Amino acid sequence: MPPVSISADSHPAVSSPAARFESEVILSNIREVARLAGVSVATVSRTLKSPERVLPETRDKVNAAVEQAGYRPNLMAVQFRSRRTGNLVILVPTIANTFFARVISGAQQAAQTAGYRVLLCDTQGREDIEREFAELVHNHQADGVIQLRAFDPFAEPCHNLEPAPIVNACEVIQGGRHPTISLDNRAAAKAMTEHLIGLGHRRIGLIKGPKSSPLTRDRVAGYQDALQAAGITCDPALICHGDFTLQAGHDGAAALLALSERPTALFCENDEMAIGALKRIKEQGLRVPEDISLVGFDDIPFAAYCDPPLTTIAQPAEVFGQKAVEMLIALIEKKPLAERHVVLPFELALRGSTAAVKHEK
Amino acid sequence: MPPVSISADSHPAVSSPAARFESEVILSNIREVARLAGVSVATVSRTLKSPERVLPETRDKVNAAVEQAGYRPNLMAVQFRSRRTGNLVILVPTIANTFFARVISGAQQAAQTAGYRVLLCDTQGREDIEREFAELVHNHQADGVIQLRAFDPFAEPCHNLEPAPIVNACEVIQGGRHPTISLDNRAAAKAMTEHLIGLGHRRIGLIKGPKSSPLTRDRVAGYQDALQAAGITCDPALICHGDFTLQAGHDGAAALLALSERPTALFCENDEMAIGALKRIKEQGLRVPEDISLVGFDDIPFAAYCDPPLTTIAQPAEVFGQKAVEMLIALIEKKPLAERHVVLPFELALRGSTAAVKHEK
DNA sequence: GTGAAAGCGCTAACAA
DNA sequence: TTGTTAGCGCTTTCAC
Repeated sequence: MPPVSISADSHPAVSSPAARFESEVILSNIREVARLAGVSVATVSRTLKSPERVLPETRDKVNAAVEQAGYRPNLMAVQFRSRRTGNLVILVPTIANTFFARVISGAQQAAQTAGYRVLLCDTQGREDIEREFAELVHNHQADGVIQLRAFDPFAEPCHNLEPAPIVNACEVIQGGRHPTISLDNRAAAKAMTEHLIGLGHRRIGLIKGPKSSPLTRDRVAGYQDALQAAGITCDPALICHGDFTLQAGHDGAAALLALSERPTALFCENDEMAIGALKRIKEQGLRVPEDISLVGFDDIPFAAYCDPPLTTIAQPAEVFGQKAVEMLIALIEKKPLAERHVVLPFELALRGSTAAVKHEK
Repeated sequence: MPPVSISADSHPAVSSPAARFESEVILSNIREVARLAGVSVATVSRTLKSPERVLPETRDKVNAAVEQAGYRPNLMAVQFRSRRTGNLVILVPTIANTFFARVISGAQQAAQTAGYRVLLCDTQGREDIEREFAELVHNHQADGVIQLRAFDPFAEPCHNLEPAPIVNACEVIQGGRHPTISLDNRAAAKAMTEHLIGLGHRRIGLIKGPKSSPLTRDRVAGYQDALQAAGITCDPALICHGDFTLQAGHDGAAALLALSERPTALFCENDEMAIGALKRIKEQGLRVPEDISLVGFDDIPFAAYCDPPLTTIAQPAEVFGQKAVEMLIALIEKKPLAERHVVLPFELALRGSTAAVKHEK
């Protein structure tokens, strides 16, 4: 029995078995096109994939039929058959972060150029959600994963599953098994702290990120490196925790400004917290930079629009995304990786929020 | 010939035909699990999909086999077969926008609850990219589309393609054919303008969004409504164009402040532009709100952290995303829609950037 | 250069 | 309750 008999009316597939048994209407498929063009399905497939292997006349016939049928290849079938989705998963701790937005933009660009698509997943930094989305690879919904946080969603080895292509960018796992793209956070924090020390600051407050973040660990280390190199004892009271939000910066500043021996400069581990801190400083009736210098990290667009404009550390955010995609695609396509651990350059963006320390008393 | 002969060693599928002919290793499939459990593939499928239709003992055997094989259903095959991807495409003009970030977050939440996934697409507001991503639906890569901009990516009717489920949120198409979730932008702008008029302002500058945006059209209309109701003639010189960026706000403010008859209040159609304008106002040595009142739109997190805190219009951003997803899923699953056009409430967030007009001279 | 046919992994009739 | 079987739409040998 021939499996499918396609009628010749204007709405061919509507009355096909598929349409009868499945809820959705199949409006045209490769068989329909083949019939219209008077060729085999194989020829249609070839015309679409490698036209050079088909006679020009045949090609024209097929293309006309494609047009006539309004044919769109069912990518679900294509991918199923060819075991390749063209999807890249990006795990973002939070989309509501201007820095990540730039990273994603760079990734999107690179993916599009390479013929891949980006599936963005806002994981809220939750490991369960990260694992779930990373599963998309094992489920054959995506070809690889880019993780922007220091957590390996494939940490628990799924015994006999093929290792999934994954690249770790921005906040990277220490000594991890996966390729990374990172900033030398330690050097950057050191450079910024040196800038403050150079302005005469000795009591420099630090508002950190969450304890668990290696990115924070590195930045703290850089801060301490600089202090040590300048012979300044690190006062633990000057360091407080935050979570990269505006509110955290506000709260952190409140705590540091309440110290009996107030810091003369404040280093926030990201710009959001610096902007939060700025508000608190002003609420206290203090001026930036006259009374207290303030610096951030990331150089988000708002940084330059603060009052005063925020001195911060500029990262090539888009490049993170771009590099991550390029490396991931190499991994997927099993091409050699030039480097497994890329370190991107930073730049101090010196603006108006820092000044020489005021001689008190 | 039996199509597949699975060997019994510890790495069964590695030596299967699939592994030999395709580049990727199939580590286990439903057939392998069925073999391991001593049941048919149908029983495995049932155990996974509707366990209640399988005997508990059988179920246990199958589950054990699933475990043993480290089996993950190939969702590509599942979706291909069942003609449903569980993916929702969200077209975002730009991810680097704090307002959209909140919308997306709400959408993500709702999608996850309903068992759908979100594919985020940063379209940069480009129609070609929007069309391309919207095509994912016709390609069977996604079940539906949420568009956050006033452009119909399916505008050109693809003759015999089934109409794709699409919901239009945030910036909606006038008289469009698709379900919408929007704010009453006109009423919101009117309310804000009335607030300014109530403070005694008569010359109120307006920094608009791009000409093409209906959202802008509505907000301008609301602004004019309020002026008219108060008997104030609308001076076209007080209206200038922007594109929702910090820079645009800065430039717009520069233009308006250079007028011989300077406005006493500035209404920016989003907070980013208001923050840009704020910077320009201060650069000019003017004070907000003493010399000039300033208001924005959206209530992004940074708004409350400005100096002074920005008076703005709060939108329930997350609800846009949530509602859009709920409506889209109803569309996809062909359930009835309670309303085709949802209008969400706004709220004036009155902060420190507005004050009664100063009596000049 | 083209066609016939096998089959990707899974689901869902239908039969037993 | 379970098994058998026919495909989903497409790609890809392998003949011709």
